[in-house]
Amino acid sequence: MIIEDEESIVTLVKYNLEKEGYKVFSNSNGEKALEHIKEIAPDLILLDWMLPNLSGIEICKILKTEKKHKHIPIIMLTAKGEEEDKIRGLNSGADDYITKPFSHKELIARVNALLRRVNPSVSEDIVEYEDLKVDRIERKVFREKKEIKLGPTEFKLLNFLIKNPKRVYSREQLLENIWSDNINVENRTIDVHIRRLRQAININSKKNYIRTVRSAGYALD
Amino acid sequence: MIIEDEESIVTLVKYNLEKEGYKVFSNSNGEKALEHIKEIAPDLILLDWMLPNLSGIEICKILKTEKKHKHIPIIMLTAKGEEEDKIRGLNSGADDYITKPFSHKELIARVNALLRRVNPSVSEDIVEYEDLKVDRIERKVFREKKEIKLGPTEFKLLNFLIKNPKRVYSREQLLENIWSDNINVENRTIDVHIRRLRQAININSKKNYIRTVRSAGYALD
DNA sequence: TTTGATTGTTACAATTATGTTAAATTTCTA
DNA sequence: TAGAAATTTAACATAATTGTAACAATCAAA
Repeated sequence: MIIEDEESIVTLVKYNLEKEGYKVFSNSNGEKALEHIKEIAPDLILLDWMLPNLSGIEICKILKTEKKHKHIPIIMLTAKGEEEDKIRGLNSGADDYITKPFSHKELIARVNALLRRVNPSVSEDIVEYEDLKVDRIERKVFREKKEIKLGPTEFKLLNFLIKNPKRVYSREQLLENIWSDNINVENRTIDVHIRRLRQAININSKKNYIRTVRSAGYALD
Repeated sequence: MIIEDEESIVTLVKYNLEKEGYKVFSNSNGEKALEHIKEIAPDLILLDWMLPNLSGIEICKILKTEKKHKHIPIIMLTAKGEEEDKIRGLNSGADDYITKPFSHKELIARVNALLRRVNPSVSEDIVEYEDLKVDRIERKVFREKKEIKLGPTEFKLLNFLIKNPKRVYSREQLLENIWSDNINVENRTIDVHIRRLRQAININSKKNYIRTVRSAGYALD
């Protein structure tokens, strides 16, 4: 992952399932950045202290009060190197604090460290949940060590759900994360793919794994 | 949360359970604003000093004398910067006092600070009360570590009540917060859902948890 | 081009949830 | 304690949500 423009003031990093890599967005206006954050829910935010309209500290505080965004890791970037400033920054909810000037290498190292800590299974090549195994390198899925053939969409679905087992995702969230480009897809379509995935997983087995949460969505469970 | 129109004179901020975010309403007439406040019982009010029909100070005083609304935090916005005015404003019951011109970011910071103080558990993913546990991420409810199956409405009900244990909510408040869209629902319907929730919770257990307050409403207790 | 796999959509069936009613019960008050 | 008011409860019809199968369109590989 390369952060192209070191000058950009707010940088959002978001994993894209389809491309299987991180995408980077930049924004130099505090207020707009906050909107953008709420819109895309990035996996990580690099935040300058000084910003037009809304300071980094303020954005940080606002995000940390909101359930939907409080978990997003934030790295504060700033020229302020005073001990006191660091404490203020971290107290406002930032996960890390880097003072300028910093080396590009160090920044990337810290970004990767945070991403790994926050979402370990995103970056893992092989993820297992009970007797299910997803191998992202070989693009294969196993149940009880036997391979299961999945179509691309079913693979993405399972791959997504297994990142946070037990967590319930709404159909909207699944659309955003798995279809991303072409959002004009019916809700029912998701159900159909869930069904296909279930069918494929349940080879002469009892456990369903995919829980339907009525009026909410689906979860791997 | 973004307050779009800084010119609007009374701004009501209300948390919406279904959308899981704050909604903002505006009103430029004092009298109408008061009605609206009583109708929706917002979580926070931004109040201008000067208003047609009914001044901000008057609204503030009225609300603070009413049991049902006295807990709502109020921020007074005004051009009057005199020490004396500030004291008058705060004495009339306002929780905070901001003089124009003020920065948008300061306003947002203060709003969020108040909301956090007043409604701290809104944003928590997992809430517990005695041997009850509500997990909003997995959308599961537990009693004594055993899972309890709830329908969507029962889940919302419990989820709402557990945010402020022991606080009594009227049927009207429950309607507003849980049914929100379609308010044309009989009061008796709430009772029925309360019953279903009780039934689900009381798996071979003694404690009821849901207290009926005659001619007032229900509370988790 | 043909073949087969994959995809999104629709219609309908199955399931689950919801709101209403009315009767039974409890609680309050005179 | 009788009667009124409020709440609980069960039953039921209706509504909403989800599951399923069949189909047509698209795409990729042979």
